[in-house]
Amino acid sequence: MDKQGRELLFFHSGDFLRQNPGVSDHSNDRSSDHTRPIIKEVDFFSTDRTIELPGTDQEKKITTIGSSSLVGSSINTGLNLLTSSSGISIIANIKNPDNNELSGLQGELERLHDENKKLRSLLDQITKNYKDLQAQLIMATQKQTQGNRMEQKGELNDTPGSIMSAQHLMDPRPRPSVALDVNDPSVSDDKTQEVLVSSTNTAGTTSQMLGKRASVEDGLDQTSQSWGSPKSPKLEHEKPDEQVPEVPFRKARVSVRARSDAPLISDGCQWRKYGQKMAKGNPCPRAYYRCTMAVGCPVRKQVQRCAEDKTILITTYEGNHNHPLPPAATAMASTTSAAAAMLLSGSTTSKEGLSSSSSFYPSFPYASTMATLSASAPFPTITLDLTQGPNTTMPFHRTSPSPATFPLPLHGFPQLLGHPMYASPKLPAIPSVQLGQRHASMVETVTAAIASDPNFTAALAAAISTFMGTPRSSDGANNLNAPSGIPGSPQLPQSCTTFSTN
DNA sequence: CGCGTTTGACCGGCGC
DNA sequence: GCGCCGGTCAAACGCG
Repeated sequence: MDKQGRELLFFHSGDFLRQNPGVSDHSNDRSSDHTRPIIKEVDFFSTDRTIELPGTDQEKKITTIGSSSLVGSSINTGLNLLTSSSGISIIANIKNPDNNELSGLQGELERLHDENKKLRSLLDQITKNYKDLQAQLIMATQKQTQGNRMEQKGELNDTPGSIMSAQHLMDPRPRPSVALDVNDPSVSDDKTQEVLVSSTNTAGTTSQMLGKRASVEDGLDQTSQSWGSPKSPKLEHEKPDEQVPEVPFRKARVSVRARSDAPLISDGCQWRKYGQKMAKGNPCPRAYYRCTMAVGCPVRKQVQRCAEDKTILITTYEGNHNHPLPPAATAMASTTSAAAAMLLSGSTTSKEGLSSSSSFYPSFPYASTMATLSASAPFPTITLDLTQGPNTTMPFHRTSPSPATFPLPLHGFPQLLGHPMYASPKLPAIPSVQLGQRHASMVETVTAAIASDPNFTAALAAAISTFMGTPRSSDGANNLNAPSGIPGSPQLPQSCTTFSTN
């Protein structure tokens, strides 16, 4: 079996791993760090974080303040940082004895503010366009589904399996509420994102991205989680006329790769181990967990160490939660679900569409995040790689000047967009992903302006991260199992707080 | 005693 | 049809 065939890797910003001694290489210096607490479980979304900027300049390194520094997990859109001036006000409060510098700083701030406004308007427009396209896609797909069903009913029932499988491959599983959301012009971005994920039946956990939607999603998820039981799909196969068809891509997965000594990563959910197997080709056993936060929650995950590098922990998620998630879990869930959404969206387009995923960041030279898609049978997999450095570029990443046609709900990538890398002066590169190279130039302008002043960069970074972390400051769930409060602690997966400037 | 983990057995899919 | 393999089940076990 060639399960590596179509693997989508997000070579996420791993500079926090690279630059934090004892993080990426903590397995090597363990003997010298006797005071370091043992990480029982890695918390991806710990509230206490140290932002460390790439580069050697001390000025690029920022240590944020306590829990308020939480950046990545506090963002739903990852772009909202532009909507508030609180961060700027914080910057303005930075003590600077030099009035000239202060005025210059304020000038830069104003400039940045203007650019932010522009970017925001661009983002709004893009979002609106995206929602329109989304709605059209859903409606078109539903029409196709209905057509397929009519065609199927017109045929003999001797080959229901093939028809259904082909149909389901493109069938977003019509959900009345979903359709309503899609057609609702007042639908929020988050809802749109959710609609996408639901309509493509992602294996992610998007339904939990918004707790307010959990109650609505419960019933739907209950029906969509047939994959949770290995026998359920068969039952559905036996009932081709069932209202709820077999879930397409029910096996789609989202993997998270991170360097860790911990046996688990803390994603905010409660898991119960139900099995362990020795996987072929890997000396490390693979552990199987299922979510126990709610009875019957179909979400499962596999945890296994990388055979090549045992410091890398690979966590693979499957399914949608059918219950509300704590904020900390929502953070991870949103990340994985967004990745799954992207994966599955691409799967519904074409293989080219999948490969074009690398063009997510066509003008994002500092993005170490890389997408590699694994759509090998029987289920596609998307991997969020948190182990790679910021400058890690792979040939795959370089090759794809093709326009980004991947129907990616970027605004539904709170973790990715919320990544301080995006929240940093490089943030404008996010819309550039959607806009293409052309708008990236403006982004570059902002970036260059800000990057020209390391002090300003540092101050802005701290301010933004402080501001963005505020909404989540009460998120106690992030502290689960994590020694996050230790300064300089090699808390591993802190990619969400990695601040990238240049 | 309850809950979670461990671990061998079992099942189904897939390739030969 | 057979064997391999991934995934799951469930009884046994351990811990608080």
